[in-house]
Amino acid sequence: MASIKQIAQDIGVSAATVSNALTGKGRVSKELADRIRARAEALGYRPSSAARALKTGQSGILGLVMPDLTNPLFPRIAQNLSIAAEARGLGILIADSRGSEARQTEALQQLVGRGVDGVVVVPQKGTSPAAPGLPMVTINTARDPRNTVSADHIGGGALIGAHIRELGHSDVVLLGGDRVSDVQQDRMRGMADGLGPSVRVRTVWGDAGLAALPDLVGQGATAILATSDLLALAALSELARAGISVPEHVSLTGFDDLPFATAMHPALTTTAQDVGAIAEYALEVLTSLIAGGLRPDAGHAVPMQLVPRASTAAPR
Amino acid sequence: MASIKQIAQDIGVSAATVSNALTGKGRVSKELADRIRARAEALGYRPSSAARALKTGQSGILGLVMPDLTNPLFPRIAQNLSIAAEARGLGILIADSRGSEARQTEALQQLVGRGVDGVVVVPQKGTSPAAPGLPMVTINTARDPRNTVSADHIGGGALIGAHIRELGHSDVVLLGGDRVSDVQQDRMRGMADGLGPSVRVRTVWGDAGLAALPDLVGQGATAILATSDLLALAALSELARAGISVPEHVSLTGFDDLPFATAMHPALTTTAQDVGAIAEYALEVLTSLIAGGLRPDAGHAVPMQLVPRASTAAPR
DNA sequence: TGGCGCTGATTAATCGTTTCACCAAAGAGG
DNA sequence: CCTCTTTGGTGAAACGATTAATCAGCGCCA
Repeated sequence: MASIKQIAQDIGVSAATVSNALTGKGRVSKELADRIRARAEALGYRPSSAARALKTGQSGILGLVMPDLTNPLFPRIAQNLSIAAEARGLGILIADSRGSEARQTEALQQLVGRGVDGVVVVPQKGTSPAAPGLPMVTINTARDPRNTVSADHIGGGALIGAHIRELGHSDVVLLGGDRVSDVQQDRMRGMADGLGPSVRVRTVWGDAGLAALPDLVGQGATAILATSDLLALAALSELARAGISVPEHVSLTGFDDLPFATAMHPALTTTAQDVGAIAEYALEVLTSLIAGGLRPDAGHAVPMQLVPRASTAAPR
Repeated sequence: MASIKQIAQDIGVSAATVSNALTGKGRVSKELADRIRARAEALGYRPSSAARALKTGQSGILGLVMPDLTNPLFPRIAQNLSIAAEARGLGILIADSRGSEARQTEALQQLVGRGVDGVVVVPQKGTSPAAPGLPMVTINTARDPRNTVSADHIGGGALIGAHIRELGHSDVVLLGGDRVSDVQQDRMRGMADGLGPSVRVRTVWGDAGLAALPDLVGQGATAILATSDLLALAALSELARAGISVPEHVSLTGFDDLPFATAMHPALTTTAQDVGAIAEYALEVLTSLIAGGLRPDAGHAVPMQLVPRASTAAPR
């Protein structure tokens, strides 16, 4: 309710002086500035973001496009982005792209219409959306040419792979959820790299892969490496149903260290991504882009961390 | 880039007419309106939300304050609110209150500063924040006097309780996570109601309660009713460690039907809340509040639904 | 003493849209 | 032929903040 004009009138100065005093830009005497600030405080003055946005052309708001908020990892990204944004005095407008690629571009358009200064996009599996003339960063994985920053999914896979190799496993199954996902592809590749050439590696996907697990164990596999914690949990259930116990008969790993990873029995060995660092870097690049900076030429990969728990052990 | 002025100049009319034509408010001839719309389309015109917000005093943006985005239920609320908001042409600005109550009021202030038209708040456990002179709805539970709409946690608990009673159980343990949570208190009360007076009910909380489960089963308990799926998963692990199997030795239930409920083994019996309906109602009230309507005097409860799966069975 | 430079503040324009008051032209009615 | 109403449109003032340009004093030095 209280405007800059109100304060100006109360103190008996011009609106410009109030603006200068409050933003510290023009030349205002120390005492007057103090009086103005005091009056502003007393009135509970909040600058109108609309007016400021109109005049300056900057809304101080970033858009965030997420593929599907029900995937438990994305909220963590959202939360960390929101923290990083707040530290810079920015707000975050969310738009859920709800599974469809069409909806994704629509969400982008809508954000543009709302006057956001830039957007952070976590693309739908297998897509690479573009915003026309709007500063934008992408969080995906190394495989995506438009990627700006992401966890080092390949490196994370390699950590898991090496961990399993060092435990002495030599016959391993890689379990993926969705072939279309670039992230999962990279995790797969990383795990294969980490396991090295001396290990027998078989790859299966989706529900069919899940169902095939008991057979594969019967054929000698001693470790199952899933591309996500949720998939690992499903695998654990499937194995339990078949009377196969973890980690006694077979080792099991996941990805992402979701909240339920410690609630499972056995607690799941997995890798954690530093979501905070990813969010921080994403906003770093985005703000520099908004300020007219150049896009860094290559995607930035934030290392993942191995979280060894009870679900992995040496093979019998 | 293209403004209303631009279009006006191109067509050779005044800015006011363009505004009228585009919003359909004033009196403009059909043909002229068409020409204006066509030109606007051609220029890719998007009204400046900042200018509109400044003039009308309405930003078309709602704020959303969430206690902790890492709780898997909240993202679902966020997603459904975002859907409901979009259907009304509104945007959603998120603010994470990150566990602390101080942060919660700060988040609220920040949203006010950004000029949101109203806020949806999911309060921190045990708190009831207020926004000064800002339309606001609260999603919590019946216990909260400020509650606007929520799942019927008591009714949901009653469903679970009745389900267990009908299976023939007569010695039941209720497992809660956090005493401070109004939601969990209501779920507890509902479950006790549903079980009825003829059933022996013992209540335990948190990690200590979790650790006590095997003993309680040893003392004759045949069912464990947790106030959340995550807690149920932890309980399952604890039981498995003690060699107690579900549902053979003891039945187990959760709350909320989170994604991993089906991935567990056995699949978890739980109750689902109709998050879509909650979000829809919340926005219904909020938009009416913004339009100057009156707050409904009582909180609205959306029924929960029982989702029977494999983790519950008749006692042996 | 007249001009220069500095400080501290003011004026006025501007961002893009909405909206109210007003007006010209044209047809209706007497 | 004169007034009254309707239609289709224009003008101009806001909304609240920012900012470049300007200006009034005042001290200082030559």
